[in-house]
Parts: sequence; C-alpha cells; structure tokens
Amino acid sequence: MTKPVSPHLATLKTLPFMAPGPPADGAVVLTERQRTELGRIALRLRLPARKVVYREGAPAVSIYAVAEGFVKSYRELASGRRVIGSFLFPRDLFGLAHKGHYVNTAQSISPVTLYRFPLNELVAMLKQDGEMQFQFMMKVTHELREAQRRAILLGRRDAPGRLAMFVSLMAEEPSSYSRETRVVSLPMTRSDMAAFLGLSLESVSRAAAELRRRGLIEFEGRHAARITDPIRLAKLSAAV
Amino acid sequence: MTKPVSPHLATLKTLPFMAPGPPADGAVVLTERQRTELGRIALRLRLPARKVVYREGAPAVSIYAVAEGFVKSYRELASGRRVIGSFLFPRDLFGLAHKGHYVNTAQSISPVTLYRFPLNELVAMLKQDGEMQFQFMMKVTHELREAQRRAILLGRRDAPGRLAMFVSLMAEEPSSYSRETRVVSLPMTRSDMAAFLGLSLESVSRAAAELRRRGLIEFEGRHAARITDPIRLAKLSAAV
DNA sequence: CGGTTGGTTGAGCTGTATCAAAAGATGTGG
DNA sequence: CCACATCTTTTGATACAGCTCAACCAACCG
Repeated sequence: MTKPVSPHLATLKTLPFMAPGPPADGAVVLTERQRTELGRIALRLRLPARKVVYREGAPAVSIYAVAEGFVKSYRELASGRRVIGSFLFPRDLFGLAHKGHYVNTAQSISPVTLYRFPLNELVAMLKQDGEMQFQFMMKVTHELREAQRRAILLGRRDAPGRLAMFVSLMAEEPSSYSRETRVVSLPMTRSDMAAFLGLSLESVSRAAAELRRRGLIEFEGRHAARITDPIRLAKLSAAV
Repeated sequence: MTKPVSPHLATLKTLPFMAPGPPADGAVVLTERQRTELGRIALRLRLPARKVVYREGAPAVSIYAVAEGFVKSYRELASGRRVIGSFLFPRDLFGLAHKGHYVNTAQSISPVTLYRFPLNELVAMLKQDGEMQFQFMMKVTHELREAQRRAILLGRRDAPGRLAMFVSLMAEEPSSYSRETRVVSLPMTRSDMAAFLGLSLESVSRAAAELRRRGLIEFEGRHAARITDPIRLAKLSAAV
C-alpha cells in the first residue's frame, strides 16, 4: 500500500459470499480460493431485531455482509425526518463511508446474521486481487443502478404508483418472493416504507388500500402481500 | 481474463484524468505511469452541443471521460417523461451499462471534449492494476453517495428547497463555480433542471423567482446565478 | 392484560401539476 | 443587419394529490 487506506467502500448488493448459489443478476462469482481468503478475515455475528450495527458519523472500520435477515440503512435529517437509503437482504454488502466515517446508520429489521470484514484487510486483499476487486466493482455499479431506479421511483407523483414499484422491487429479491404463491414478504414497517418512498405514513397506508381495492395485491398480515394481478401491477409499476 | 468481460462500469465523478490538478474531494490520484497507460488506450473526441454520445440500450463498448464541457445522462420513460440521472462535468466518467448495454442516454449540453476508452481494454488494465482499480472504485462509491444525496433532495416536497439544494450542488463543482464572484454557472436548461429535480418546468421557474424574491440568489442570464446570501441559501439547502 | 408500538381512517389545507397564453431569447436567411 | 420562425421561459388560473392534524383501532410483548 502506497498511501493510507481511504475507507470509501460501498453498500453492495447480492454478493453471494459464503453462499455459492445460482448466480443471480449481477451476482458475484468468486473462486473457492477467494472465498476461503475472505473467510479468513471475516467475523460472524448475530444480532436481534432493531439493533444498530453502526451509526452515521462513526469511524468506518468494517464492511458487513448480510448472511440472514434484513437490515435498513438510513439517515436522520435535521428536521427529524428519516430517509431510508436502502434495505439490505441476504448476500448484500453494506458499510458505505466517506472520509473514514459511515454515511448512514444501519439497523437490523429482523434478527440477522452478519459477516464483518475489517476494512483495511479487505482493501489490501482487493488491491492484490484485481479479479476479486472487479467482482466488488460490479456490485457497486449494481448499487448505482438501483439508486437510479429509486430516483425514477421518487420522480413519480402518485402514491399508489410508488408503492406498486416498491412491491415490484421487493418481488425481485429472491429471499423475499415466492414465485409459486406470489407472496412478497415485506419485513419492514409501513413507516419504513414511507421513509424509503418519500411519502407520509398515511399515504402509504392509503396507497396500500387503493392497490387492494383495484385488485392488484392483497395484504396478508402486515409483512406480506400476495400479488393478485401481476400483469396490471407490472403495468402500473412501469407506467412512470 | 478467465471469463467474458461484464461491462458494468459506472458513471464516475471527479476523476482528474489527464488533468493533474489539486485533488478535490474524493479525487483520484494516479501515478504518472498509470496516466500514461490510460492515455495509450484513450481516444480524444470533440462534439458540438446536443449531440448524443450513446443511446440507452445500445451495446456498451466504451467508457467516457469529460475533458471539457458538460454532458447530461438521462432516461426516457414510457410516458414520455425524461429523468436526468446526472450532469457530467470535466473529470467525470460516464458509461454505466448493464448486461452489455448502456442504461442511460448521454448527450452533450455544450460543445465538449471527451476521452473514450474501449471497455474491454480498460477492464483488463484495471484487473491487472489493483491500485488503479481501487481509485476507480472510490469514484463509483462517490457516485453512489451522490445518488443518495439526490434521493434526499427528491424527498423534499417544496420546490424552492429542491432548487436551493440543486444550486448548492452545482456550486460544489469547481468547474461551475467561482468563489470570488459567487457565480454558479448552470449550463443546462430549465427543462433539464426540472427533469433532474423531479419538478415541472413551471415549478422550477416559479421556485427560481421565489429564491430571487427572498434575496438568496440573483439570476444573470439563463445560465448563471449569483449567490447573494450564501448563509441563508445553505440553511435552506440543509433544512430537509 | 395493560402498555407500547404500529397502522388505519377522516377532514381540511397547502403546494405543485396542468392547461393556457404571452413574452423573451436564439438562430436563420434574405 | 433586420425580420421572421422557433424554442425557451415566465406568468396566471384552476384542480387535485398528498401532507398534516387528530382520533381510533390492532397487534405485539412483557
């Protein structure tokens, strides 16, 4: 290393670390050796729901990967408003930092199992293994595309449309969607959805009622929704 | 290379390629040798204003860097609405792709000078030079942070506040802001601003009038604004 | 079971989109 | 260099969607 490590590493998506499954869209493909290498510096940890993993502004010394469960990454604004930047699912990486400090606060939504990587060791490893680093780079660009999609979502003005896009987004998460039953699990609260969608809690609630009334989705409890009309839901999602 | 190149490279910010200036926030630091290497595969090209560099969906074979001028990166939605993902300034990189196709359309706002890098050669180079790739990674994470800020901007409900944030954002671009005169150059049209801010063209116009009325900024022609009250502008920008 | 957290529903208000028209800038060719 | 045609921007009037405030309901947890 020629200069001090700049800890800028990103929230990354869908890294099948420790889980060599079918390579999903933009999935990382690591060799056995690389997996082993990563395993050497990783620490496994379990957390109950609602635990803060790290807080915005804290010194960024680790990158995390979700093994099981769900995490949210958010920022508190001066006004007290919360903005959720992303929801993290199994195989996602998180720990975006700037100038050595975490940019967001990360908190578990459900009980979670995480892997923790010391930032400096991970960076050193990536610099030496260009192929592996490239896989990580793919993940960051994936994140970037996701962020752009979110911007498009936020450009919509109608609450039902935003919610429809959100449900469609969640349905893309393999760990949250069953193609057979068409049930999407929505582990976060309505309030979290509002903070992600840039809507008020009430608007989310009303939008949900509206989608149900139109026959697009049917809620099954608070944390699951069955897509009753996939075609029209997709149409509404795409009708930006 | 062990497998076919996945052309996922990203729109990157503030890479001082071919322009070794004072390293700005998150700026890339390349050695002389790395600069030379990059120069070997780069092609310089000049374009007049309003020229499409590449179109959404076209095969992604190149990454571009802005040397001079301004570029916008946008998507056309089914409804005909345009969403501008980002404005590109000198030293920015662009060319985000997915599965071998560009995600956005890139178009020059002014006459521009660009550098074009063949994607496969660049990727090969990055994989061999872990340090250089890491610098690129920093850029992607920078982009990601920018995207998150934009999401916060879009979360705001008031048009004047959004515009204030936008002007502040533009004022962070060294190539668009003069600290002495406090003049921000806004090379894009009002319509472009609207497409970036998720507002209607008319709302942008009204918001601009409102900021002028409040004494925060004074417009000098269509493509420049003087910040008359930096403190209050910053306060409004931050008052999310 | 009581308390806490999370969610739904209703009434009124504010602000932005939309439609419409006019005014201002820009560029072209005579 | 001017006159015209086009594009961009501003300004105005109206409608509607989502925010806010407020009350009520449901679920979950010790």
